[in-house]
Amino acid sequence: MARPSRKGVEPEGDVRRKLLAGAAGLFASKGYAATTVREIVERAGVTKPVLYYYFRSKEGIFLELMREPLERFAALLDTATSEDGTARERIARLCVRAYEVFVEHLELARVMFAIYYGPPQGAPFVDFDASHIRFQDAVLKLLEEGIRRREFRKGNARDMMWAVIGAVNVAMEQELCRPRQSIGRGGTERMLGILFDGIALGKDEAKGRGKGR
Amino acid sequence: MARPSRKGVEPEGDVRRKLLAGAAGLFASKGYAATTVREIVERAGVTKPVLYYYFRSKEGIFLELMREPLERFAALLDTATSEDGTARERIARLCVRAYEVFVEHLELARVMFAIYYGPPQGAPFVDFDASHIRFQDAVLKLLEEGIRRREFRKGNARDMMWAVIGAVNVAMEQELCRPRQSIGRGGTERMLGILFDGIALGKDEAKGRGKGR
DNA sequence: GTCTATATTGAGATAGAC
DNA sequence: GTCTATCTCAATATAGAC
Repeated sequence: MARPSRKGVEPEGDVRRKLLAGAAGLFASKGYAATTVREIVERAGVTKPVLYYYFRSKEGIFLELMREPLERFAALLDTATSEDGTARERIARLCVRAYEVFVEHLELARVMFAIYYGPPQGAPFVDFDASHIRFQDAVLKLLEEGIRRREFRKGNARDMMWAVIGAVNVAMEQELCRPRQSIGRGGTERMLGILFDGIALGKDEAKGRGKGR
Repeated sequence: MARPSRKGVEPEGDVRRKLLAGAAGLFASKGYAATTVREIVERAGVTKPVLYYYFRSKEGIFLELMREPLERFAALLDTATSEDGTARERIARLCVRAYEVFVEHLELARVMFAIYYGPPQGAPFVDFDASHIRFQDAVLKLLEEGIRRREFRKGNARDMMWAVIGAVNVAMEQELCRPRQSIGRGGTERMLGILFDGIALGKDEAKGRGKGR
């Protein structure tokens, strides 16, 4: 006879993971407020009390979802400052890694973007701003070092930082809106190359210098 | 005696405008799904049937809100191609105008960004993608013209376009997230200057050329 | 841990008087 | 055009059996 108090014979923690995965997909495709607990549990093949058992509330499962990607991003920034190479290389490396973490967590990234740039949708507070500012600071530091090392011209490092952040963001946003025409890792690197080298043709350089571009 | 069937003595169309303004603020601060009809009508100082009388539904008032900004943006793009100046000037002019239209409609812009980059939140479909692609095309055309005119180096015009769009977007996004530290019109222009000129210090130009920066 | 059944609240929308 | 009163439905969350 089958054991009585087991039904789905789920491996350990599998229900929990299914709930998280389903919630991520739903939050990403409909938004936090428009997603109902009923949909989440249906997608996981369980009933409502199971969700409340594992996560206490709809807010609870949301917060649990945000945790891991934010931790990975923070870890990324921690390593960014302690590496070698030219400023160009280090900036490109940091940006490409941020882009890749983003792509790996595309669904949750969509939820985060929507809440960070847009209205919170009734979702519980998460300090996305802190992460973003840490990212900005990391890029700014690398740019300032590049200027000190005479790898970059003197100039407003903040403006440079915004242009760099803009390049990374646009690659991420394209991934969200038109993944079939993704800018990709390569495109991100080429954009950064443009920032470093410029696109203007100086009067004195009509023929030469067409190096990386 | 006072006229019987008038209460608030509202000027013509004032109730309608109040409903639109209130809805814009609420959609921007809470999101479409998380905003209730009750809140909208309370903010306008009327009751629910009034909203349904003017806009037929919650979706109706949303669509009405989206209309004007999208039309203004479309008009902007129409004029962008038929102007004179260098490619640099024309690109900067287009981008700065787009940025300014964005800032003028900051609340609605927030709602649009959230829905375009994120989940639709249960809001009715609006083709934001079409507008964005028209913007990309306008920038791309101007860049290609700049290359033909030897104002810019030969190179991948699409990559340049993304970098330009990224600069505009990051200015807009900063306006959404930290308006007190806005990049502003000036910052947007300086970012574009960086794209045009680059930030790298070539081996041959250690002393000269520090022009616009 | 997972279920059925239900409490409770508030949503979007409308009828019908004025 | 604007109100009061109400319909209908679905939401989050929980009680209590197994």
